Amino acid sequence: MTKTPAARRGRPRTFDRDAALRRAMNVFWQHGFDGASMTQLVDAMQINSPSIYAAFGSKEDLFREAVELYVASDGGSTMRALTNDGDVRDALRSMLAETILTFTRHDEPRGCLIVLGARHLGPVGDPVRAFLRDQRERIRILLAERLLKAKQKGELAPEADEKALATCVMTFLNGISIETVDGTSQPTLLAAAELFVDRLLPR
Amino acid sequence: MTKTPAARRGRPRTFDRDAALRRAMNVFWQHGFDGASMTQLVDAMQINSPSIYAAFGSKEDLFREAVELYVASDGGSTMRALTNDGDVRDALRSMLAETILTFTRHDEPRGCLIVLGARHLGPVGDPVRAFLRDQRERIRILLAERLLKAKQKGELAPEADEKALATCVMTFLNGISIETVDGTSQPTLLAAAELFVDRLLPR
DNA sequence: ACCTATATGTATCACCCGGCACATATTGGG
DNA sequence: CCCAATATGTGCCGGGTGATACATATAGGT
Repeated sequence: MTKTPAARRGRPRTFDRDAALRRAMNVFWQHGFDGASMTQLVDAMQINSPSIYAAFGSKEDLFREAVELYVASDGGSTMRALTNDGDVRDALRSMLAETILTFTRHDEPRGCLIVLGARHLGPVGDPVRAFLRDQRERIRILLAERLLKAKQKGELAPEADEKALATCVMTFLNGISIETVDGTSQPTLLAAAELFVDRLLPR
Repeated sequence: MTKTPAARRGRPRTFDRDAALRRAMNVFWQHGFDGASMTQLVDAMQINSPSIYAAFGSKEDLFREAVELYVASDGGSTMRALTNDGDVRDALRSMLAETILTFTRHDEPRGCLIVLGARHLGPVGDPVRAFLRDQRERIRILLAERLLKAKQKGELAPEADEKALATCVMTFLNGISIETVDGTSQPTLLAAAELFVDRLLPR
């Protein structure tokens, strides 16, 4: 069951699929799913639209792949910072710092593809909307688990409500996306994040 | 210079302009600026599109009026709660509570028209985008002023950094919009908000 | 009564959207 | 060499977008 090269027949593709996907990710990150037009994608990816459909399926499929790439690269640093086993405060601090750094690294795109990627959402059952909400839910669960573990290790007061704390941090996290889109400076946000953690989890 | 009724000539309009605007506000609140189509607006306002353009100018003008109405009604409760002169903690608590109540009052729309209304933004100089950011900036300024006043009254430690506190609260506030859109329950958010304020401003 | 001014409804504009049909080009397998 | 398979580029589809032209209806001013 190893992945054999499979001896592909037919004309080989003349563009770099990974590079094209990365360019698509940046377009989606900057404009959101609905805001990114096929014309913009065609321009950025430097492929004609039939090649996009042949290689990725549809605009929605392309978006899903772009989100996966985002989680595996830029966007994933938020969650990755959570998995370090040091003091919770350090973990949270580094998570927030990492998030802010990632979201303010370029002029555009800023903020979080996952948080902002489906705004002006379709119907309530919209698959893109549900998909992104699930992504966010994963982060919330990770967060709650991490806080529970900290409580069991005695890093938090035994009466601490890790569920409320998780929502609190989640909310702050979501708010950061809006802040960065608005252009709030990196130092300002870092100071606010430090303050937030210091107060929320007093030693 | 009083506002005379001005003896209008011509056929009088047969619909209630204020009621139509309110319906438009709800459409924008629910779908955002770009997400709200003229077809949806025509259906909700129960006017044909030429009447909309005659009465309001353009889709963008209509949106601006809708935001003004929003600030004067539903959305304004956030800012209004800030102006009470009691203890800061009470003020912040009531502001957050009021915000959450407003944003979760209906099944739809949820969240903040101002925070979410311009997602999948146009070019950087987009007037709609700038307009909404200015609205948010007004809230931030009000918040910083309120915190400074509290410090001067001795309600906060003299070394408190009201600018960082303001950003902190602003961020949390922005995050609430995303949370509510995601369907987080009202009690969960209220608990998180209470915790947030208790910790951020310890007595 | 007639003119002017405003409102309304129909029908439509030019444009852009996501997506695809089709012919052509380029590869490996036999 | 020819066939099957895949990739590419041109051109276009039906549908939805924001916005309007035009004819008609209804009011006040004189």
